[in-house]
Amino acid sequence: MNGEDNLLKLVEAEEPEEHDYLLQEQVGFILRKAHQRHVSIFAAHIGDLTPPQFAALAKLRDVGETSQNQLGTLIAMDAATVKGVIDRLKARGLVELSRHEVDKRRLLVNLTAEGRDAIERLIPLAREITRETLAPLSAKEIATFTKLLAKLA
Amino acid sequence: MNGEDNLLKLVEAEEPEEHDYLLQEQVGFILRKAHQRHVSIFAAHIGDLTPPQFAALAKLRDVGETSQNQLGTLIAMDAATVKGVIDRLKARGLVELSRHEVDKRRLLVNLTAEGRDAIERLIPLAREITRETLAPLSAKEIATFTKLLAKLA
DNA sequence: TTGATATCATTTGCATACGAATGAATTTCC
DNA sequence: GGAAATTCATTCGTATGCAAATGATATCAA
Repeated sequence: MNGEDNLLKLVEAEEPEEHDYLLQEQVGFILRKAHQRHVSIFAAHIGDLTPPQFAALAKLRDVGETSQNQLGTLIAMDAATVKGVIDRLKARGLVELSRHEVDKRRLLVNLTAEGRDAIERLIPLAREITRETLAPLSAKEIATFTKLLAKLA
Repeated sequence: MNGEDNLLKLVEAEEPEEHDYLLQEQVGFILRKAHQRHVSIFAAHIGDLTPPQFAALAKLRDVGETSQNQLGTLIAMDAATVKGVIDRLKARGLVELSRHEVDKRRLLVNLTAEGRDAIERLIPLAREITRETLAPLSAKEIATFTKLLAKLA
């Protein structure tokens, strides 16, 4: 009997059914790791802005002035989270806030000139971040993966 | 030709379509949303434990007693993060801590009886969480997606 | 019109997540 | 043997992320 047989016997003897939950195969666990890796790649390219901060600027570039809550909806952040992100962008002079004339509940957010410059300058880096994040996959795999991931999100 | 010209040429040559950067198509943004959705599904099934806490218990069940740092490596958490997770599990009586006899730097972590009961009880729910997270995909798509996601993580 | 509801924003509390600095113990290597 | 480097853990600071409670304003409906 060789080493492989011994290993097989050990594994078989362990637990017939109970041990077949493998954390490292669960989609949630892998999703968390993939996200961590992406954030790490992001930080390596854009050190002075976080992905959520970048998302806020990029979306403001797309849609122009919006309310804080609406912006949160567009970038998948709840009201409490988006407030913190916008506060920090405002402190750095990248966005400016104003009250809606008619509906006085709404807090309007817009890019400053500096914020617009920043996001235009960062977008090429963001393209590279996407490229590097997907680098382990072939072009065909990227297409497949992106489609399926979008279905899950 | 000077350096500035080179830089300009590179930037111009890079991507013809500089304007259509769509945040909602970037893998990092979708990854973040997919992760959010998973965490939400998790919370709906297991309300009194977070995914990282569950991961710690599940991994301790697999490997038995380990050092805090080693456990962190196994579940992809840095030292600072794993400390918080373990502290909270300890406060709830699900894990117990002890000092390594020989290497006095190491803090050993192990399941308590209560912790073992908890993780055994939760694993069926975790299977359901995985199933529900992947529900938008067909069986074939699940196989493809999991394989590609693992490559990215 | 006014009372009930809904929406927008803020605040608080808790839980990751990670970089950086620190201290304690161990290992490496000359 | 002993200095230097490494490893393990802790602490601090900053930044998401979300639930729940609150306040202000707006809308709906009786």
